[in-house]
This record gives sequence, C-alpha cells and structure tokens, in this order.
Amino acid sequence: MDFGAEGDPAHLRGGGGMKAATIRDVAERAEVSVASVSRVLNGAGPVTEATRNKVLEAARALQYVPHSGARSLSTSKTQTIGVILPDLYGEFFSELIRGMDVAARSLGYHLIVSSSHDDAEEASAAIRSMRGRVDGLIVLSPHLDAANLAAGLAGRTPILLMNGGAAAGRPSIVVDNHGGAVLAVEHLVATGRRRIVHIAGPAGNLEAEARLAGYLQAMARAGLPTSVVEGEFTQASGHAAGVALARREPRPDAVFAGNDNMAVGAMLALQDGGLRIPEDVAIIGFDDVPIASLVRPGLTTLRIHIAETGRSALERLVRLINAAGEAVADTACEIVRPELVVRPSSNPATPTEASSVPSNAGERLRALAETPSLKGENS
Amino acid sequence: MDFGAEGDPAHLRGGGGMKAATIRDVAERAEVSVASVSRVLNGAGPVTEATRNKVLEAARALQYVPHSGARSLSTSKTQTIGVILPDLYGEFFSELIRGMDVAARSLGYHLIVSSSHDDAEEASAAIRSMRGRVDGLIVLSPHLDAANLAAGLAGRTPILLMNGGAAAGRPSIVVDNHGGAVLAVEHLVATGRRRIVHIAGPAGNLEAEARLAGYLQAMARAGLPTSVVEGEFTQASGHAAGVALARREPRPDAVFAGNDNMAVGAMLALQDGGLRIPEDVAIIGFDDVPIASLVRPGLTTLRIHIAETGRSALERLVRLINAAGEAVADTACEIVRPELVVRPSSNPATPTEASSVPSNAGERLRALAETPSLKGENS
DNA sequence: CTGTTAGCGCCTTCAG
DNA sequence: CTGAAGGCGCTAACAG
Repeated sequence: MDFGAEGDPAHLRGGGGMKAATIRDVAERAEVSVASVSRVLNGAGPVTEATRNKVLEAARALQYVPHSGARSLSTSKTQTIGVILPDLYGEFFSELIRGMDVAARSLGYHLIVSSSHDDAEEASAAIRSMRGRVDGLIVLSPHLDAANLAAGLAGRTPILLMNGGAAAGRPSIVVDNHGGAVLAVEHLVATGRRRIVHIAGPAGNLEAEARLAGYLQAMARAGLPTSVVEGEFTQASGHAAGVALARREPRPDAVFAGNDNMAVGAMLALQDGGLRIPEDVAIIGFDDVPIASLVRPGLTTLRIHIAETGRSALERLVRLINAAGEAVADTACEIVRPELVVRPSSNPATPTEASSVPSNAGERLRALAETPSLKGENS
Repeated sequence: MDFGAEGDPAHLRGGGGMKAATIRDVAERAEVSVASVSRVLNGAGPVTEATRNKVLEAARALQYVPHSGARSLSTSKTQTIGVILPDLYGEFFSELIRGMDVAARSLGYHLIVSSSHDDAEEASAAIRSMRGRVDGLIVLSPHLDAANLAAGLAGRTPILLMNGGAAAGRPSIVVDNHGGAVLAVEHLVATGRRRIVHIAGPAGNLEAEARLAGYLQAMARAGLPTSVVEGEFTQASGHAAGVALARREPRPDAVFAGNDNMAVGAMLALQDGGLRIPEDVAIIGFDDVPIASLVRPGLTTLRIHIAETGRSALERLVRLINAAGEAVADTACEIVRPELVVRPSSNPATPTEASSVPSNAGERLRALAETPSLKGENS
C-alpha cells in the first residue's frame, strides 16, 4: 500500500473543500486504467471481480460521482428534455409539468423548464439555448410557428409541438378546442340558456381562437346571437369580464369562458355582483384544472386530463428520441378530445325560491358525488 | 424563406437533416481559426472588424448555435441550477418554482427540476445525478438531512436548503412555522373560538412538526385543550379530516390546518356536512396559495409570499455560486415570517339569522376588497 | 480481460 | 490581432 500511506488530509475532509474527484483519480487510486473504471461504473464490458472491487472501493473512498456533463459530451446524450412554455401561471401548466415530470423520472430523464417568453424572438432564443443540454424539446409556447422553429434548430433535435399550431409534418399533440367549445355551447343550449356570452382568450393564441370559432359556429347553428368579451386566460381578465357582464342589459344567462382560470374569475365577479350561479347565470370553463372542482358552485368544464396528457407527451418524445433518424414515421398530430364534465355551475335554472338557501339540495348532492374524485386526484 | 443562395440542399431543409454545425465548421467557412470564432461569439478578446464579420456571416449561414454542454465542460459553468423537491402537487411548489424561474431567467440561468423522491436514498441519488449539470442546488426535499447531503456531494456545489431542517452552518431559508402557528391560534382565540382542532401535516415532516408544536404551545398558553388530527398536506387528507370533524361531539368551533391544501379540503367536507363557515366553524390555513382567496368563504391563512420567496432563494444561490470559494461568509439561516391574512373563513361568529342568505354583507365586502390582488397576482 | 488513444465541442493560455 | 495546442471529464474503439 505504498500509495495508501499518502495521508492526504484533503481527502479526509469528506468532500468538504476538495475539488470533486474525477474518473482519473479513481483510476489512480484503484491502480487501473480509466477505461476499466468506466466499464465498472457503467456495468458495460468484461471486468474481473478483482478490479471491479478495487474500482468500487476507490470510488467510494473518493466519493466519486460521475460528471454528467462530460458524459453527455462524449455520448451525445443528455438524458434531459426541455420544456418551452409561455409562463407558469395558473394550474394548467403546473399540472402538465407534473405529468411530464413523473414520466421523465420513470424513464430516467431530467426536465429543464423554460418559461415566460414574451415574443417569438425570445422564445426562439430560449429554444436555441437548449442546444447541447437536451435530447429533445416539448414546445408549448404559442409564439413559435414553424418558421421560428426551423430557425431555432440547426440539428435534428426531436421536437414535440403542443402549442395548438400543429405544424404539418411535425409530431404534435393538439386539443380539439373547436369540438370542445361546441360541446360547451350545446350543453348550455340544451339546458335552456339562450343569451350565451363567450369570454375569449387572447387574440393570436391559437387555442383561444379555436375555442372562439367553436363557440361562434355552435351558436350560429343554434340560431342564437353571439357576444364575445376579450380576456387573457387569466383570472384577473375573467374577473374584469364578469364585472362588465354583471351590469349588462339584458343580462346574459350563461357564460362560456375560454378556460377555467377566466371562468373562476368571472364567477367570483358575477357572484359579487349579486348574481346567483347557476340560477341567474350558468358558467362553463375549459381545461378542468383542479380548482374547478373546488370553487362553489363546482365549475362545469371541458376536461382535458392534463397531467396524463403531459405524461403521454413526454413518453412520445422519448420514443422519438430513441427512434433517432428513421422516426419520420411519427409525424402524426395526436388529438386530445375534451370531455364535458357537468358540475353545479351549469345546472338548469332552478325555481327562484329554492335558491335563497345557502346551498340547494341539488348542489349539495353533486358536491358529495364529487368528493371521491378528490382522493383520486390528490392522494 | 430564402436561406441563402448557397444551394446546399441539406441546408434548405431548415435544419431538418443536417448534423448541427460546430465551431470548427464555422471557422472553416469563415477561413479563420476556431479561436477567433470563439472570441467573436463571446465578445471577448480583440478582433478585427473584418474577421468579426466573416465569422458572423459564416455562423449565420450555418445556423450555428453553440453547444452549451461542451461549453459547460470547458468553463465548468452550466448556467443552470437544480431544484430538488418532494413532489409537484398543489400550488405551493408550482408558485415557488414560478418565482425561481422568473429570477433564473433574468439572471441567465436555466432551471432543472427534480421531484417525487420518496426516501432519503432516492433523493440523495437525485442530487448526485446533478453533478456536472448544475452550478448549484436548492433543496426542498424534507428527506434530506445534513448527513445525506454530505454523502451526495463530492465537490463544493453550493446548496441552499429550504426543507425546514436548517442544517447549522449551511446557507438556508426557513419559514417561521412555529411563530405562524402561534399567530393562527391567537387569532382564533381572540375571535372567540375555544374548541380549536389542528389538522397536522405528515409526521416526520419538519415543517408540519413545527406548526404542530406552535399550535400546542399557543393552546397551552391560552389554557385550552388540544386536539390533533393527522393529515398529509393533501386536499384529500384535509377532506377526510373534515368529514371526521363534522361528526365529532362536541363539535369543534375552529380548525387550524397545517396548510391551505388541507384547509380547503376540510372546508369542503365541513360544508358538505352541513356546517357553516365561519359561523359554525372557523377555518385557517397556512401558505396563502392562490386558491385560498378563491374558495368561498375566502380562507384565512398565514401568508408566505411564495413566489417572492422562490425568487429571493434563487438570487441568493446565484450569489453563493458567484462568491465561489470565500463564500463561507453566507452561512446564515434566513427566516421568513408568515403574516396573518384574515379572510371570511375566520370571521367572528355572526348572528345566526344573517347567515342564511347566500352571502352576508361582511363577506361580500371583503371579497370585493380582495379583488385588486387578483390583478397583481395574475396579470 | 485490460490499457492506450482518440475524440465529443468548446474555451483559453501561449506563442507568433 | 491571430492561430496552434492543451485540456474539461468521460466514453468508445482499438490494440495488447
């Protein structure tokens, strides 16, 4: 043990002040080559039980941890995927990320998130800055069209589009926003509503526009006059819209908001304006974020299994990554169809006298019926 | 879409099939050395206007994007920081991450998140896997104590602890959970409540335990009998607790939940059980997540400016990173003091007859008063 | 089975 | 001002 007697005090510090050990340090201490160390640590290649032990013991002694950055460089695999999103507000994106994170973990990938890109240029820069640090990208930022995407990538980084603008020929996942909106309107019409207002998402947002289009079409088909208020997908904008609507004459008898965020904001505003939900005004949102079932009355909405969608998106991207070159096969645009979830906020108008009690029986009943879902979604 | 008249068919594909250009490719095309390219692209070092132009133009033609992984290896700076958290459920962590993300962006850092580590071993592995891909770590996972931390790092990766277990001698940020709990109880006592039950967070969670301890101490000081129900920080567990409490005799007149999640769950259960909030039972939570102001009645809680805390945490970590070696100065444990936010859920018991209208005047008033904050928080 | 040798793509002295 | 050369830490052919 000539080398063992070195007595280097720095090593004794247990990783406190020393520079991290490299594979070479381990090799020296174990008196083998770096190749052997690599082989042992990666479980690849033939190794004697003897050297294996020497390496393992040296690695432990040095508290060696492989430098994933260096490894990435030589394998050209980072085991991390990037997610480009518009911002982190609201529950939609956090749910989505949660789903992706779960999938990523189980597939051995890391997640690197990048958000709040105001314009296409900035978003494009963000995606560019990902080169060399991710194996693939999931893009949700609505600012990125096909052109900017192309400008952003030099290489063939696999990309999964989820920003509503299904660029033809690119793997993508889009929600059937139009169809969902139609379902919403049809539900309201079927339950006796006629003066149905739509609180739209921001102009330029493809999802918002598709939902708006669906509303317009369904209303036209029902022979009803349309009315659209502009919103921004935020609770605040929904609230503002609600304030305005509460004063409008004749008062709307239903509100279809472009997403749950705005629906909740509008609901609070309408309630604060003295209107009863759903007796005076029915409300329906879009997305089915967790909060939708927690507000009172519970919010009718179009359910997208958000976390589930995120999980499946990530899995598909990983498949794309592994498929590498010949993945030209997967160029499909997967469509997620929202499902109508009826909650008390859109109950058919009930007799006026019944609505003055804190909670009518019907609502109470539904609330209880919903309870189990809490467990399923949150435990 | 004229990508240049070069006529290279591969390039026309808009980054479709070519392998990404390297710095060497740029150098060759510009007929200079890689060193010059590097200098130009990094704006460092003296360069002739002529070569600078040649390089720039070559880079553009090749759609060159620097490989950040490679750059990291040579500069030993990744410009990304890792966040280790227990899970992504609920609004608390998503708010926190949002705050961090904003700060990271403005400081030129990326964020890599890693969550859902069930035990200390797994969490320790996660943090180990970060070596070489982050410049620093923010640890929120409650499973990691000082020992496991030390075991995880070989080098001197800066770490900011936020898991409630302020390891002495390590930079950390902790919430004054004990003090907050005392505030909660004192508020309830001051408004006439006596049978105050605590829904505690999971045993073993330091935050949960501190809040519990605060509750016990404040109750003792007030000369009141204590009662604790176990929860898990989830809405479901809060709901379950609420169901049990609704049946209890004598009925509690106040519930202090370990966090807002559980408070909301309990509130719904109590309401569904026919109890009125706050007339029959007052409820108070902890954290002040966005949803706290959206449920009805609005939830009284202890406000932690979550996103703000996240932002400041990230900034501090970056400071630590830049301070590099001599940072032994910052070993402090920053304390975040929660602030009591009174909302209708803990209003003093009001006359019974007033409570039968859908919303009493007082609640209505407060709801309106809260509205502006929506704008600030969500726009 | 093991060691040697090239790189991965970039930055950065150090001469010229 | 510019180019050549040596790493950063690791993996992956090759020879032995």
